[in-house]
Amino acid sequence: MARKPTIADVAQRAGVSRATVSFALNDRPGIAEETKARVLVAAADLGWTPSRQARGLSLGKAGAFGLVLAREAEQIGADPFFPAFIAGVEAVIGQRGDGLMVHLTTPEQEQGVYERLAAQRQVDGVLLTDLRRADPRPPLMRELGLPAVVVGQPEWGGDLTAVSLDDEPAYADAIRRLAELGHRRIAHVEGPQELRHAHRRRTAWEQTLHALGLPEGPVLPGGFSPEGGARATRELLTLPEPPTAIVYGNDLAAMAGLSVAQELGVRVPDQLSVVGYDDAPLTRYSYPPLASARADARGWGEAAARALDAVIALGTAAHVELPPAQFVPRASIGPAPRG
Amino acid sequence: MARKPTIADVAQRAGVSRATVSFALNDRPGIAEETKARVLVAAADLGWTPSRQARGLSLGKAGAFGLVLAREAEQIGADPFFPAFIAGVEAVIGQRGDGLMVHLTTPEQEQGVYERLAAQRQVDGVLLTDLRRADPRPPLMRELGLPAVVVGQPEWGGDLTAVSLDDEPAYADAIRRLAELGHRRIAHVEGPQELRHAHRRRTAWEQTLHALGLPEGPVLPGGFSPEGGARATRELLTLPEPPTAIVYGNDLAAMAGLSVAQELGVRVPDQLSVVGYDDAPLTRYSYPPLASARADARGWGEAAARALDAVIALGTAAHVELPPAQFVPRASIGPAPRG
DNA sequence: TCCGACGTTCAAACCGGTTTAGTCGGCCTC
DNA sequence: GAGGCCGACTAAACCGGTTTGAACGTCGGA
Repeated sequence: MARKPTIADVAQRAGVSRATVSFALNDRPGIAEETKARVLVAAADLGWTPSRQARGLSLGKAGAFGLVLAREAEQIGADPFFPAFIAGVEAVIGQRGDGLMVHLTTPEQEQGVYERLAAQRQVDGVLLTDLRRADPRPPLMRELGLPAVVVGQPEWGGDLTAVSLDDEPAYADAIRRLAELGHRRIAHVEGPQELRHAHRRRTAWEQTLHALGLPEGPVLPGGFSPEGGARATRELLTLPEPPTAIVYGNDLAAMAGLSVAQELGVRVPDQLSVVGYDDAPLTRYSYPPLASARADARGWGEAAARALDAVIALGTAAHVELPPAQFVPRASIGPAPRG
Repeated sequence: MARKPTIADVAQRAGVSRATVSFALNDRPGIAEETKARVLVAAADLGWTPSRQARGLSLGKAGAFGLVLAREAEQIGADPFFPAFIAGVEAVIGQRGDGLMVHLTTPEQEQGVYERLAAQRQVDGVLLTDLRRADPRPPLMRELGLPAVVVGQPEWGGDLTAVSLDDEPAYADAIRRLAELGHRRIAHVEGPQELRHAHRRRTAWEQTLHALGLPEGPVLPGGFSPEGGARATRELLTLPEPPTAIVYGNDLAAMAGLSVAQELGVRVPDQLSVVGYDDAPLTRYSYPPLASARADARGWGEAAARALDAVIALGTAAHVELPPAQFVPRASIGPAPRG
């Protein structure tokens, strides 16, 4: 395996200096067309591509974005958001040869990971997802001088640029639809309220019920997990006056809820309507197919990558607002049972 | 935001040369204890950490592994394997400050991504997953001189080091169990046969049936997707003589199969037994809970990272064999219906 | 004929580390 | 007291790029 060619090899082969090779490659003015062509041919002959390491060192760029996920691997695995989001990011930064550093860690070690990323200049910037209440990361980013973009609502990120996709309308639509179908006892199985989007979904549920003049049904924690969703559902369905509809914080909890209903002999949607969130691949193929809400995670990733580009280049950028999530009605909702 | 400190700042503050700082930091002999302490204090005072870029350039290391996934984002999203696998890799390489570059791409662009990774020396090595029949990647890795480890069986990787976790025993166990329960018409809904592990599962199914002296039931393609699983199940259950048990290539297809069975009024497990593969988080909470097979994806990631370390350091490494996947019986299997 | 401007190219410095090949002073030995 | 050795430290080269400042040849204009 021959040593990888360097810019010096190319320079020698083209009979020019290293500087000229660099200029030719980067389309700088002041290089004769004929010379540039010769350099490019030499580079192609040798199969030379500039080393990202060396280039980064000179330019002061890492050529990578960071994404730190401080969740249980199991939870991430069930979440259709991340792969699509990552694919979107990749579509933007991959074209120019940049990459995405994914770090899966625990909440305790999260801060250390960001500090390392910043101190070692391993990435040019980071994407912040899963924002929590009193999230320490926005101030930390400022302290570390690490460019960052918040994937979520603008008010979550302090003065950081946010790329937001509103999930309230989908929730409101779902609940309005349930109300139209005659439901009056609509429960909510919420995600961890520590997570801002989970909290936001709960708030959307409350506000929509108020706006419709409906009473707030019971709320139980579901933790965005199948375990939590199952437990909460079991509890709700054994209440003296069980709800006729349950809106879950995500699909995972909702799918588990469907199973529990079935186990308890509660027919969906005849006796119970169920709504999830995320439009996971399986929702269309549950029985009955699960009504959910679809967000364009891939587009979100693309927008976030572009916003981070701008933040890195200019120091700041305007918030970006994407089209809101869409309610996707399916057979898991139906008319409220006659009371 | 002050300029980030460099090794020169630390050297000046400690009153030594840059070389001494480097030696002190890397625990090289030939530095007085007192001096080393002074350097470390100075580094701590300034909050200095060596730049990974510069360090990498000198050492000829990138400080990152690459993972290229050439699948649909939607499919990856539903697969519990990757997050756990990535978490395992991270656990090994994160300790020393290295990272994992994840590239989500399409099969067409896959080769280009590897070429770029190699040419630009963005990563020190790559982990190859989802091996296909006649996979072009093992020879490509050799051609590119890119250290690599195959996540799968040794015979899949040519002369590359493989880290394998056998899924055959779990399959064999599942089928044996079904046979014990009296099943004689056991169908298989296979994954894309292009994928070696999908093919391997199908082969395991065949071989086990032979070993037990049972006839091969029908085999239908399920594509590892809920769509495919649903379609195949519908077809199987409407046969003149439908199978009494179906073994799926993965959980996603199996979950969709469960729903179809229900939709068609086929009771599981009374009339039909169902087995999946992967032990996705939802399987425990489907109705009925889905029998599946569990593999230690996290441990697989750890082992793969360690093996890649060895390959990078020594040029080659011995194959690693992990404990096989385990069959996880659950309520979705039961005695064969009386014929 | 001489000068300045211009287009082209290159030598050298730089990015921030690591590493090699010394230098320096002190101690031991003969 | 000279020579040799050793431990502690440093100057300088190196990794592979980019960028600055200057040099060079050519041409047009005075």
